Amino acid sequence: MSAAKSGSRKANKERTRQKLIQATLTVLHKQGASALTTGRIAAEAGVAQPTFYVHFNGMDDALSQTAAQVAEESLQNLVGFRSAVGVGSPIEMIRYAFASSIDNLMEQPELTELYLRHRLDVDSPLGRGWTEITNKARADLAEDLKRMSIPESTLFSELIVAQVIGTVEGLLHKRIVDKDAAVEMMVLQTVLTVNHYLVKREPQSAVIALD
Amino acid sequence: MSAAKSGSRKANKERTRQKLIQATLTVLHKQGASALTTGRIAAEAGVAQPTFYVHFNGMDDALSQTAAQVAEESLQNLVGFRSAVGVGSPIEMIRYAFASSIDNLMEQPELTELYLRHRLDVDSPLGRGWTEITNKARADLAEDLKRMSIPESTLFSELIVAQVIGTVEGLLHKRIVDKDAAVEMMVLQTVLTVNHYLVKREPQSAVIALD
DNA sequence: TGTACATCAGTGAACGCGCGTTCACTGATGTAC
DNA sequence: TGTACATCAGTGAACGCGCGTTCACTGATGTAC
Repeated sequence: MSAAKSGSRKANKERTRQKLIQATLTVLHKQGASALTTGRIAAEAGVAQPTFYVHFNGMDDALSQTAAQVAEESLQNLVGFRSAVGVGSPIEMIRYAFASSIDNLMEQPELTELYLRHRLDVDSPLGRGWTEITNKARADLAEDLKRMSIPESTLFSELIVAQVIGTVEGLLHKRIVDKDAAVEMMVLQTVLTVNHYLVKREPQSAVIALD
Repeated sequence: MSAAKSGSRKANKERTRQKLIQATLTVLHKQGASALTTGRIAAEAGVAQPTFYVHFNGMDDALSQTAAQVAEESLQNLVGFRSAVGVGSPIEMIRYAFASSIDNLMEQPELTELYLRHRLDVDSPLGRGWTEITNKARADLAEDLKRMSIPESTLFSELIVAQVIGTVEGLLHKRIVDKDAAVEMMVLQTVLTVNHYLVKREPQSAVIALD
């Protein structure tokens, strides 16, 4: 047994793999995509460079495993609206959906910054993973809206996701300082527009109460 | 005089420089950021690889010059709302602002795709240029909104720019098919919310007519 | 428990490739007279 | 206009560096008896 912390061989290997995956995200965040090399990842993880190849078949494999990890642990509900079901009145539910999505994203600012920067990287497995996560969030949201009988649900989900992502970008880059005001404006835009569509379609329909 | 098209030495040099700048964008679009090398840019431009160094001091310089070119010729009004001033009634003006911004961006889909993908690349001069363009568009829009006595102008400009960018992304990626419906929803969201804020602040205030 | 052997995560060294960068050279363009 | 010289955009060849990838080896962990 070595002087360092020990464990089963399997557990030790998994620990090193985790260090490499975290190091991948760290290097990406601190030094940028063009500095992402096997050597720098290994150095950041505190292991020798060839160790990279003990765990991955190459950069693409490493990025795939990083994407899988991120999808599983960190970002699965990051742009999600599902948790808002049954929160209270319709408007409280909508407000909660926006606020919790933004709070989730703001909880891990470095990871979210990476997400914003690379979510359209069609050439990297990490980017493709993030594209998938975003598409799933949009699809889930559209389905939820449809279930709530909200018209134009697909289009709404596009604009809502765009606003949430844009607000998070604004908050991270300090252009937006008042998070609550931003959430309130998004809620208002959504509710007022939904009501407008509902009334237009069926003048007597029940609209979403504003308070 | 050579058999090929000629001109003054200066003009020929500028023509080659333009070919290299366009080639930079083409390689970036067709092969991705990780494939962006001096050799590939030169090959795409149809010149020998060392010719790259006749025009640029290195990749960063090439990307700076590309960014300057893009800022000057292609994207300066791409996310702009200025052209809508004096179009007609307030709602027509707002509709025109959204529609023309989106149309401008959709006119050059490859360039816009690059913009979407790299506008947050803080490590590349091209990304920094695009960040600057976007910031300027947001600032200009906020100023315009303020001049129109619209409350919360800064926050509005954030959400409007986010929606325009998100809509263009949706259109380019074929998730949104009905451009007019998207514009109409953005217009509605904006007008209804502005009116709500105006009435809330001063119940007797004149709101923006919907038709 | 103890001993002998097997496994394997991690490593140092080596190698080849692609890339950035430099340089002497070429031939067309520009200029002086 | 014509001739001799100067300039300079573009090039082929060469070089060094950093990176990815491989491999034989080490020493700790695991296992059989």
